Amino acid sequence: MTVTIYDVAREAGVSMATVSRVVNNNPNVKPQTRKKVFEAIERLGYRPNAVARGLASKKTTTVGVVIPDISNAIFAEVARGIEDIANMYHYNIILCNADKRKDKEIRVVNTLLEKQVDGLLFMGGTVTEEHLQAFKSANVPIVLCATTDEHGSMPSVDIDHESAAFDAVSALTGAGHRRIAMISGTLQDPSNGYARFQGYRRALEAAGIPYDESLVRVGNYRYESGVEAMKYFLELDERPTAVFAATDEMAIGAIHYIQDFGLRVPEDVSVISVDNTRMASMVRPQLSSVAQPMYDIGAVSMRLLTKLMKKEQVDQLRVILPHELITRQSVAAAR
Amino acid sequence: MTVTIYDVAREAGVSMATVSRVVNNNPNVKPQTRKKVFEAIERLGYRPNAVARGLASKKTTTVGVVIPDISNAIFAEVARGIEDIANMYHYNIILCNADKRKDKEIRVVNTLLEKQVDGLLFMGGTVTEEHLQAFKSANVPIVLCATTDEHGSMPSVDIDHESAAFDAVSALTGAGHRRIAMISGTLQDPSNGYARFQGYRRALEAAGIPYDESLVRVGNYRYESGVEAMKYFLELDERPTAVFAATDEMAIGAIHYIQDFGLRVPEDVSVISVDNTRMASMVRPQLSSVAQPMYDIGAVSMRLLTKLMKKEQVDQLRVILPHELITRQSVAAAR
DNA sequence: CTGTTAGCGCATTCAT
DNA sequence: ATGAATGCGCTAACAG
Repeated sequence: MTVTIYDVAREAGVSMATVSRVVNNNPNVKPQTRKKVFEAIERLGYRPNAVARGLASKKTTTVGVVIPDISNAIFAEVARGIEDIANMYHYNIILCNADKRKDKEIRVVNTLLEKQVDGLLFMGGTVTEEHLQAFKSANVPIVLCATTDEHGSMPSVDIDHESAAFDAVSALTGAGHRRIAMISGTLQDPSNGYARFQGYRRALEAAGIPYDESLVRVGNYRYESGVEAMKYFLELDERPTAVFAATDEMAIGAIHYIQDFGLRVPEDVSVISVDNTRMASMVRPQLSSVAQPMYDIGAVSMRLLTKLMKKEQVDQLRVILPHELITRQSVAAAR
Repeated sequence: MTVTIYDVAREAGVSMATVSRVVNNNPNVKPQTRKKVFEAIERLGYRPNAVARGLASKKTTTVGVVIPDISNAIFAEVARGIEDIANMYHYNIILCNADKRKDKEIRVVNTLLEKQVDGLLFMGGTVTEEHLQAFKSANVPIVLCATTDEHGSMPSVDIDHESAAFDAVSALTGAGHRRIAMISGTLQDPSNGYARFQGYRRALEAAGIPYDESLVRVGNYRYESGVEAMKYFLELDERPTAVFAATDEMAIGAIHYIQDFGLRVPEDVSVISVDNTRMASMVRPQLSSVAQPMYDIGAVSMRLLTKLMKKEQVDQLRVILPHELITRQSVAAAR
């Protein structure tokens, strides 16, 4: 049924070793025999079996990617960066959603390892001791992507979420705001959640503004939770004059609630966030936001992984990509 | 270095066949020996090699997915549907972006086939004769996902784009609009482009409205092209009173340009589109849009593929999922 | 219920 | 530059 390297060898009148050589572009083949082999391949419609090759060579040219949720625009962007670079180096990607759930994360890491991936890109929630355990049992390189572990024992590429939040809030304090609310993500989340909250607190502190916990609401990153939080803030006796949201979606929810409430953005309330997704410029007023190079995070981490897989020298095992404040129209000076 | 099934067999004092049996949950093993084997596995830290298994069994429990662009929210949603169902049936996904470019599409189909995937989900642009050729050379099932071929020779799951556009435009004619513009996608694209354009024309016709080609602009699906098109329409001597956009993003661009121009939506100009992405309810006014069940398209196509891979009986080789008009605030009666 | 024996399709020595 | 032989780690008859 299926045509194998052996069939090709017979058809071309050579040995399977020779066929293997031409298929793998080994230069040690006379052009003439190479031609013969190619013709036989053509005639028979031979297609190399990558699984057999993988078993024999112990290389599959595929890497595993564990991702929280591919339907989330942020991660999808990272994934695209990964795949583009992977493609460039002739790797394929096995993609697994793990929803930031530890059990699922560890499970997929193991099945990926069983599939003999040549390397692993891990994008997830908190990296726990158990994760490290699973990683250690791998004999292929693993790099953390858009996550970091506390110990700093793993290769990783990420941005500095704390500092990104700091910059966003500083834009607010810099504009003279003193009563600044935050719509946070869950504090259990180390990157989107806790780190951004910390950046908020540090920026407040740097501006000499006391922390007021009644000015912080925890959302779930989504639009609706942005409007909910804003609703709460606007009912406060002393309303905030500015709001920092941990994600664009929540910021947009906040903007819309402010507007529906009869107030104006940014004249009455300034809004800023971090993510700078496409949506940021698709709202009115356009949203100021800290841009995170998600595509690049994917691309750089995949590039790093290729180096590790090829055992090349790498100078930077832990890379932090720069973020950038994109100023649009949602922030005004405090009155 | 690596511990194999043979090592486990020796450690447990059984044959490799027995180890294979317990690993594969074959019931024909005495509970006692099963226990012994599990202990040996534990002690040695044995991890089954899926590549070797794949070679021996001719099944890899992985399916290939070719997708236009994972960073596009629409496709990412489909991908999530695919992965969820795949997971449920213990398949993994190899994901390849092909940007709707024929050469790339055919190339990845071939490498996926080389990797011995058990099945293939194809999401792309036009399915040409060359595609069919490549598909035919596969000896695994393939289903088209969010695409169809003209001949109808392939299993597929999709929505009826023409009818979706028809419904959207009919909502406009139903509201009394006669001067209805369209912001189309490229007409070369069979689903998002041409089919939606055809639906527009048919709805016009059904309402007895003559087709006016000056009322159609071709965009690139993105926000900016929506504002560009709207700019053109509002400069017309006789402005449209309603606009149908082929995607939410273009619709939102149109809405914003209308508002920036000093007109109101929907009072002055009604806007409707198809896609119903999350963004539709994240604009003001909220956008009426025809919902396409992207997640379901992914889920159903993967489910169909599993049936095909298991050679189960399937009653419907070509399924069309229903769409639904979601009425929000962007359409008003014509004055 | 368990063990023996062949491959699966290919890369890779080692010769020649 | 080419061929012969071996084994990668596992499943799948088959035998018992």
